[in-house]
Amino acid sequence: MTATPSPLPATAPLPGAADDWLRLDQQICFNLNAASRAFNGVYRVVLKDLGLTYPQYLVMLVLWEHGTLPVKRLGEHLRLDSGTLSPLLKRLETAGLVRRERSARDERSVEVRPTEEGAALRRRALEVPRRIMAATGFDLDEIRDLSTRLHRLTAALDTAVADGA
Amino acid sequence: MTATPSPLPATAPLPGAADDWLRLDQQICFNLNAASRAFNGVYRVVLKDLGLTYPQYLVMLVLWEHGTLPVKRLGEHLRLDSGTLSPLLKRLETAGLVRRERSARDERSVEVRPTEEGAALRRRALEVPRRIMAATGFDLDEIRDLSTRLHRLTAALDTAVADGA
DNA sequence: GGCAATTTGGTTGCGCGCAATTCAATTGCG
DNA sequence: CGCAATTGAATTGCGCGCAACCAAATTGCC
Repeated sequence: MTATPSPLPATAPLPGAADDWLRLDQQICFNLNAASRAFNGVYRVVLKDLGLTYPQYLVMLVLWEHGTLPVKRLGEHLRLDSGTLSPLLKRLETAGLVRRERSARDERSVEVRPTEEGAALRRRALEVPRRIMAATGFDLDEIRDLSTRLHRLTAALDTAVADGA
Repeated sequence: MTATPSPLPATAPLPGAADDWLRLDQQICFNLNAASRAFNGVYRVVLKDLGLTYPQYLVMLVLWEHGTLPVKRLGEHLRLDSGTLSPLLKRLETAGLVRRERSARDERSVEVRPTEEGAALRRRALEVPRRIMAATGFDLDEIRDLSTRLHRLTAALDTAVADGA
């Protein structure tokens, strides 16, 4: 059984005060969550040819842009920690797209670099953004605006968590 | 090791044409993904007292609003399938918040209803939305606007996937 | 009635995402 | 120098999210 493409509308009949809060609350984050998963679904289709998952694609994007990076830096770019990255990078290495080696200068650090094959994959990835954009049906300005708001939102939320609530 | 609260800025030095696309692409969905995870982090903190994860909270929201629902309907509201809901509901049942029983009219269907304890939890959940809103630092209108856009986005993406790309 | 197609949930398998723990290397402080 | 504190990765454990597959009940068509 698969998820229904169009969920029931999030609106409900009774506008009781407390109920309103609980429903609005649902819309705030639920819609964000749903959009994120919907994006994931599109990427799943588009990235299938490349043999990448969406998080793996993000890692390759960063590596294509920066060349070689220690796991730590990669995690800072992607907002991910080693608990997520270590197994993911191991899979990318098994797939032959990436190499990992301990830094000579600092034996704690592990440098991640794209292989020849990984670097070559970049060419085929160039068409991905256009296909994703097409799937959204949004124009560039709207996407940019949304992006900016979401970035602000993430920053605010991270700050709130760091401050303990 | 935990994720760094403030990731490096997603901007990069060289504005080459193709690179631009790949970086913008990253911003579109990456920011959405990051915001979704950041929200999850805030909910994790706020919901700890209630003993709920965020997806479990969403299920309880729907049940509080609608009373009793078959798994199918629950999935339509939440955009989730049985592969996700079955184990989740089993955990909620183990926690004593929910009961599941086969429908008498249609033996295929499983009706999910909140228990006394599950219904009682609603009172304690009433303060959650306010705390989340506070963490975002956004005002109601902005949240509503964002919600609407994201809803449109989700619909467009789901349609695109259904149409095979 | 009888049989195929559909519907509904459940199960399995895999890949994140993240907290918590562990371990080695490095840094810093006396 | 010597030792505690810090840092960087890896590992473990658990809960989604989803595809793929399965079983049972129901519906529909003849």
